[in-house]
Amino acid sequence: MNDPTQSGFDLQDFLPYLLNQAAEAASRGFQEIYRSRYGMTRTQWRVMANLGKFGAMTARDICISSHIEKTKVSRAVAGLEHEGLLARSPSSQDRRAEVLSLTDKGLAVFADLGREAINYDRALRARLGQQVAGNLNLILRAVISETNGSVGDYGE
Amino acid sequence: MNDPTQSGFDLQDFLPYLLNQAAEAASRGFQEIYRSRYGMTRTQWRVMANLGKFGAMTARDICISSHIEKTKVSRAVAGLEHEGLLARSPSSQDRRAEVLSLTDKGLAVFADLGREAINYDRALRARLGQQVAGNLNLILRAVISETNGSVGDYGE
DNA sequence: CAGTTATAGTTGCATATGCAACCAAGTCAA
DNA sequence: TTGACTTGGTTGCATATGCAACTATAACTG
Repeated sequence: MNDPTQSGFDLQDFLPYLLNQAAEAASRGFQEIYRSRYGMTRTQWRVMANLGKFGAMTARDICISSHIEKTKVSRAVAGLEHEGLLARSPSSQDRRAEVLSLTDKGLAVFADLGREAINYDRALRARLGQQVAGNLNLILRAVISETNGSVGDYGE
Repeated sequence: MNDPTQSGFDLQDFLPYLLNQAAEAASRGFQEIYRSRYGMTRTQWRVMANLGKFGAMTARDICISSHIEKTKVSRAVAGLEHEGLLARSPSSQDRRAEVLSLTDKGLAVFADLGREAINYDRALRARLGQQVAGNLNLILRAVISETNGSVGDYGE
């Protein structure tokens, strides 16, 4: 490795950089699926995944559980609603909040993508090998919790 | 964990998602540094890091070594040039190409940020612990190479 | 209760990005 | 040499995002 400036810094060993590259690489293939198949955005997919997993919940709940910024959620919800994949209903507890839930159509899409996601994840982990893949969740959670300075209103 | 749809899919265990969260979290703090201090964008920082590490090189070289898409590099270069951090000179081998290099000002900025980056990385790894941090580079490289379908013109 | 402050969610604006289309120079083969 | 094809790099356009500002409701304090 060259190092004309003698800085001792190497981007290729910089953890934030490596993580970003790995995340990009790992996401690319699956993104292709929800994008080409349903024209969905990453945030939309994540919002769906939350609703599919947890059932009805408010936008705020999604923000907290997934560390997605609230404007992102707001727009993703609008898009999903527009596509008829999600419905809003007023919250009985709080008139500011809206309870979100997947429509039948949304549930069908989630069933399809959830299945694909499981396969995708399985295949990826298989290629990485048991040993590595097994520790990865723990490690990444550690990275996340070690560095999450909790910016913004809630999470993100 | 709830699972009303019985899909068996959990976003919190989905590798692409975890990687993205970890990358986001790990990048946030350092981004704050080059952003507030020099008004630089992530891509600009990476382009600088390449030039700082390898010395003069063409945009194409940067694309290949860092898997950054060429339009991104093009615009980052334009911005850095505008700030006087980088200079272009025609390539003697290929009149299409331009050799990029950091100016004195650019070198100074790189020296500063490189130092910060090393500290940042060290601190982060320290918090993760030797054991984990030691394997992380290898693991992430594995993820990257296992999934990099090499899209686009070169890399990315 | 009135007044302040916090919170759920949306929107405007400025910016970063992806992709396709483009220009100009290089390559290759007949 | 000419013509087809590739490649270094830039640009236009559409979209996704971050941040600050905003609306409406809720919660808290005296």
